[in-house]
Amino acid sequence: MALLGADVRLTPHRREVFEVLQGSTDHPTATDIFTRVKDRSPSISLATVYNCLEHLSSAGLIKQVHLERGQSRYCANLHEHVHFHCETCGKVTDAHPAAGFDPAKFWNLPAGTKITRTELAIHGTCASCATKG
Amino acid sequence: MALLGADVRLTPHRREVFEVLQGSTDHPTATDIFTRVKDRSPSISLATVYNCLEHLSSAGLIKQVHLERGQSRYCANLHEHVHFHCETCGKVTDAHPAAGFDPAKFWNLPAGTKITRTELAIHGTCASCATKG
DNA sequence: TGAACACTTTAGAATCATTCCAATTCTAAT
DNA sequence: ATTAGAATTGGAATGATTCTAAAGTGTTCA
Ligand SMILES: [Mn+2]
Ligand SMILES: [Mn+2]
Ligand SMILES: [Zn+2]
Ligand SMILES: [Zn+2]
Repeated sequence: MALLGADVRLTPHRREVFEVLQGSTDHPTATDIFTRVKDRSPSISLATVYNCLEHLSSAGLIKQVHLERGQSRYCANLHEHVHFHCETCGKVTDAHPAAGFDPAKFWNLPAGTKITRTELAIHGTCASCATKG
Repeated sequence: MALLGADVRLTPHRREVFEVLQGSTDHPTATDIFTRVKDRSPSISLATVYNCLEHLSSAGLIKQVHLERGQSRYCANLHEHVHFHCETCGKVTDAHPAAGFDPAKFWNLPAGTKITRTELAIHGTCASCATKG
């Protein structure tokens, strides 16, 4: 079972990591996920959690999120969305695009949200690499 | 001298780090900057480079960029712009918004660029934090 | 002039997240 | 059952960054 990219064999550990992430809306880190999965599978190791996250994300079932230096976060929401990061409490939440789309209010953030900074990273292949490859 | 936020005393080292970064368009890492500054000031230490980068960015003179796991990168371009990251060669370049703004072509990327993924992070204060204080 | 204080710089140690490694266990097909 | 390939493990290794404690600089004012 895989949605995008290469297949992943859905072993019990991978399934549990995936399910824990699907059941989380807080963009947990690898160690967050480790402690949550450990409740169900006390024998799992942190190395396996990293390994599962790597396989799941290279299969396109989950995404890695890098908002700031430090631990990577993970997200199982595959719909088009952006991340709102509160610099006061550290919470990371999803924001989905609104219909209608005034660029100022393009992203559907809760009322009262204050935006201080947005960072958009565009990933792809640059023109010179595209012609070479 | 400071543009935003708190002041920084522009010591010789801080000035050199700042000037090296201003003269770079490749979003260098701390160690990149270290080796470039070392050409001019062979006695500077990596700790000082980190220290200068921290002061300069908390004064708003430069920005930290986190595109992927690993080393942070730095940028002295304070104009509104986004980062294009080539996943093949690793280069990071600035892209500035075009006038007129069809969202599909909102960012002025060189012809031939292939976009595979964009990540927008919105930073700020969430509604509950904003009301608390 | 020069003691006092605050800030900067330094080398090296410490920390933290992640990746690597080598050994073991599991799975799926013969 | 046998066996090859993949998954899992704990611990070691790595790499980036931060911390620490000591030494340097420089500004103020008795
Ligand atoms: Mn998300
Ligand atoms: Mn930039
Ligand atoms: Zn908040
Ligand atoms: Zn390229």
